[in-house]
Amino acid sequence: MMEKQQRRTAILDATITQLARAGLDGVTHRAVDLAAGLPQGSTSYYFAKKAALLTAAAEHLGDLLGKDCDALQLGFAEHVARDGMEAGIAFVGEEVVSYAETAQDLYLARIELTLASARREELAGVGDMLTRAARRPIEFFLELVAKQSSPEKIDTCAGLVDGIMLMYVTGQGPKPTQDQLRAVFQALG
Amino acid sequence: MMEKQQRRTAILDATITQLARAGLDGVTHRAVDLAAGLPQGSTSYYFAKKAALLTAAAEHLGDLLGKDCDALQLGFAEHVARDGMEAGIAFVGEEVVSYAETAQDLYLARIELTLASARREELAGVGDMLTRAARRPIEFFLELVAKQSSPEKIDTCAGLVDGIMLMYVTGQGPKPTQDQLRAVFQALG
DNA sequence: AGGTGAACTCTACATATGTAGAGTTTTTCC
DNA sequence: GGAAAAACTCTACATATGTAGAGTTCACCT
Repeated sequence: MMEKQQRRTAILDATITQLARAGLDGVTHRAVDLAAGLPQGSTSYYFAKKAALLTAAAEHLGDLLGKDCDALQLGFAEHVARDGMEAGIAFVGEEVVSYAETAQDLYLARIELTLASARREELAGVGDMLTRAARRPIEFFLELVAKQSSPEKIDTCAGLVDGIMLMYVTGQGPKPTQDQLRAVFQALG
Repeated sequence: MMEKQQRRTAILDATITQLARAGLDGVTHRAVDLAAGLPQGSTSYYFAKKAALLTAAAEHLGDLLGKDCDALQLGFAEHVARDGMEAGIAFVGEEVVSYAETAQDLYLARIELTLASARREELAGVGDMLTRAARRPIEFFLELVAKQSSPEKIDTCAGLVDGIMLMYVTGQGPKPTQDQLRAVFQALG
């Protein structure tokens, strides 16, 4: 039964990478089977309907993003406890930009799912959930860096990060830099 | 032969709305025929390969964006000539945010095509072209509003607009406002 | 050991899609 | 008016996909 969870997770991981690498229309039951290295039929067995697969993948993606954010906040707290506030903020700044490189697939999958959610009502809610998950680290970093904030400023900063990331992961723009984010968040927050 | 161009254009328009409303996998030859109100087979006749259809649609989209930008700059020049620089800038500001509402389909189609371009090498180049087209009005507005600019600032502002638009067209964020854009562009430019 | 039920894999099939090409209509030119 | 060419529409078909369900293996209990 632990086995079962592992298999399910393997399928959802494969779904996310498939979403990132081949887009929504690259996600077929068979393609996910293949990407996960599981026998044909496995994905269909766990998720008979495609909408169920995508919904579960979105939830899994939300979990991943949430866990990464938890880890970030934990790391921040540790650095603050050990070396003070400045060190904590520096740590977060470094993590945030290095995460941009690490998490390209997660980001692409989020876009695909958000777009899909806006169009197919079987996926309603998925977009909101992913948006919330993706915003958490932004808000956290903003609080650290900005003098004072507001809902409008948060919208702006979240939009900024999404746009930069979108251009970056599609090869249309440079990787976000810590200077860039810090400057903007300070100017706006 | 004027006919022929019209038909071609109708197909590409339909392809763009189909891209926006149903995503890349909603674009099939038959679906485009239907959306354009043309007999089945028309799209296949004009664009036998799907890659050709998408490439042509991207070029068409680039033209549309370019023409809209030309019109914006023309309107700006007229307003300046008539009522002075301030009036021109005000005009551009209003146009830019009203365009966000008008051009949701164009924006969504651009995202879909940019994502597709990053994955399928038959579509290489398409992403770059669309990025350039979409950046023109941003750079123009930035020049008007900012004290001084730089390539990095342009990246940032372009990213900001893309992110805000992405969230907006997917129902995940508010419509961009003139205040927001102006404030950011001034703070950064 | 053997049976029982769950977990899994494989096969089948209706539908949809890309694409080719045959057939038809319309236009053009004499 | 009529032949030749171009423009268009329709049909066909191989492939891929979602999905159902039959068949198989496996783990566990007695």
